[in-house]
Amino acid sequence: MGQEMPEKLDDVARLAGVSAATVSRALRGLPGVADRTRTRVVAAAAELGYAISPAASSLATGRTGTVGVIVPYVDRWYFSRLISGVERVLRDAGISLLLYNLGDDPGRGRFFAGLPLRRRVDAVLVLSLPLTEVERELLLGLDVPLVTIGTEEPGGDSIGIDDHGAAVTAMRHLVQLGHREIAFIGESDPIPLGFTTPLRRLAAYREVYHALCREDGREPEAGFETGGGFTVAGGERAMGALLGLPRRPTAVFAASDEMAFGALRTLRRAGLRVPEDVSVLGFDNHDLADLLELSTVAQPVPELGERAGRLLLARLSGGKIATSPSILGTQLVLRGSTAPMTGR
Amino acid sequence: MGQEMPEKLDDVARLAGVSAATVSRALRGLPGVADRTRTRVVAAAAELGYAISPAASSLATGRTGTVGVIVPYVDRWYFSRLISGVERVLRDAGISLLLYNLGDDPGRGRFFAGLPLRRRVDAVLVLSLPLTEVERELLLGLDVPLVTIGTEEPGGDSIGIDDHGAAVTAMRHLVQLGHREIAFIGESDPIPLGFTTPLRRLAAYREVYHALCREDGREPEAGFETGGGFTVAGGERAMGALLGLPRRPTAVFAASDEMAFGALRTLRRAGLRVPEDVSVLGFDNHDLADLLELSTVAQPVPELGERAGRLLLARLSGGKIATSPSILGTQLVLRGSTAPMTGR
DNA sequence: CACGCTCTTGCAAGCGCTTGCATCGATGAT
DNA sequence: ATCATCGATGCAAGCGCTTGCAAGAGCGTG
Repeated sequence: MGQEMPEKLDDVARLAGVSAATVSRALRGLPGVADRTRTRVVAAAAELGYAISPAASSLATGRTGTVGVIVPYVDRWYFSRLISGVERVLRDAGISLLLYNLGDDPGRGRFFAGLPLRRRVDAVLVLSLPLTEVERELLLGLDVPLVTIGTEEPGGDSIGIDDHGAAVTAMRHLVQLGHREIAFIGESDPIPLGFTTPLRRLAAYREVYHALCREDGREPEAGFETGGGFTVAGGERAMGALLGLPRRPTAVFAASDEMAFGALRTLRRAGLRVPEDVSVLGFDNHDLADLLELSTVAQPVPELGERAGRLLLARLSGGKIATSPSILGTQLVLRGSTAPMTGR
Repeated sequence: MGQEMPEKLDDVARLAGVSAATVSRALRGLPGVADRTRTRVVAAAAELGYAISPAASSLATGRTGTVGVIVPYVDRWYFSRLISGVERVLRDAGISLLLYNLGDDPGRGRFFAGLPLRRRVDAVLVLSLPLTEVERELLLGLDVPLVTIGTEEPGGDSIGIDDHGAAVTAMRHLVQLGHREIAFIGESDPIPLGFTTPLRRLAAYREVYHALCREDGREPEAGFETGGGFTVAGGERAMGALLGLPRRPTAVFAASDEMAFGALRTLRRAGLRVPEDVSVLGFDNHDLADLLELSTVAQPVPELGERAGRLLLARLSGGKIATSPSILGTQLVLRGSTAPMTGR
């Protein structure tokens, strides 16, 4: 009871009456082991409750059976879902997941300086975290496969959605409802290097909105592009700013549901009705979007994670298949927060 | 540029003109190294960009610099916050976090059978995951410190809140508002072994509600105890069931905000106003509780995580200080979802 | 019956770091 | 000047597993 030393390969070997080398091969399913022998070894291992020492194995092979996952936030809906998806496929494949939560943490510098993943992981997955040039180089210097979700890093595979297309579809929806004064809540400046997602959604917004203005022969309202930092509080503030504008939007497109939630709240507090007075459209299809009747662009978050996980596995098994960036589909989900423009 | 072999201890030793042993000691800040030598070694290491091989170090010392964190869900608010808190303090301490997301996953059995953390971690943290007897034994068999949040496992340290006290406070609030027909939304049966949290909140509910009934000289309504599985959808259903009761509650206490959200939604759909027709009280102080004007019991989730992280660190540095379970405080946060009973 | 194959198995040299013990000066005491 | 001491270093034996290579066994063939 208690301090019993864990069994080692040799113990199994002795019990099975073979050499350690054979045990190693037998247990890993390598060829070149007679069936009878393998059976005996497996039985012996089971009897002793033998479990390999990852450290020793890793030292000998150079592989760790672990991948590092770097995220900006674990506690935001989008990321936690992503992680959940990734984790599932990795665990199924018997590989462990080392989590690093960077965010706007001051520890980020220290992380990249120390690079605790070095020699600790067989691959790295970066979730929608914009990397600086240096950071990317450091990661690539790890000399293991790199895959990213939501950002495209030269040197790594990436998975994502068609942000631009989805955002255009969203905007078109508002336009079809008759809205022409459409505002946008996205990332606050400065947009971190490489953070393509907010940029693309913004570009799409601008494209559609500016076209609208051109048709109507008027100038786009610059104040319509606001930043909400992808948080509820940020969305709240952004909406506040929009309400302060001389020219008020009749519809708002938020680049994330969380920001849309914030906007809803500001609107409610201001005594404005949604969607009668202003339509609000989000992006994500957050769990609570349904609850709040928020129309939004649904993106298949868990699938993104699973897909990334599978890609990772493929890379681990040496697959050097140059995959072009994987793009998953999105879908406009209409609920109660968007409605046709009412006569002013 | 590419395939350069990572440097090893020997390389540093050569550059610094000392032995590998000295480098090892110098770099780890062990005593018995002359200051001048240490400086030289550190410089050499820096120049070569040397980074220790965790595998080798781990093989030699038996320590891994990693802790395993086991959670039932990563993508639920409470857990993601917890993880975030834990991760921060661990990363600050330079130790890595191996994440295992079990949930009601069928892979759970496989996880405990294979026990991928074995020999991979220096400690294990279990987040509000009720363990079966066997599972707990397996974890304890890992022979590393075990700490838990939200559940008390014999053999491990635990951190949590006073669920019973907090729930009683919540219930009292409803009572003070004049409510006497109070329903509860909690865990659905069967409550997993060891999952004390829902049990305690239920017990508190029952205690207060039954006392009320006794005062009024009537039987408690058994149908008032519903299960919502701690999800929005579950809460929705539970509220639906409550509305179907002949005797309808005037207030509902949900053991989690997510379930309360679901309840809100069912109420809204049923055309009932909150809080005029029914008061709703949650538990957690979810990020969106504010947005939804939900009165709730706030628990310091990130602090719980940080606290657990620190406890873990203490245990890792050999601290055998028998800490009694750490209990953090909670606070009733009143918003718009609870109001005095209106005449029926 | 000898020879050459193929299939199993074992040997032993690592993988890169840690650590108990021995060594070697330098320093202080006698 | 001599010897005990103590701090700074180096030696070398692991830690537990993997793997190239060699050796042995069993077989079919000429």
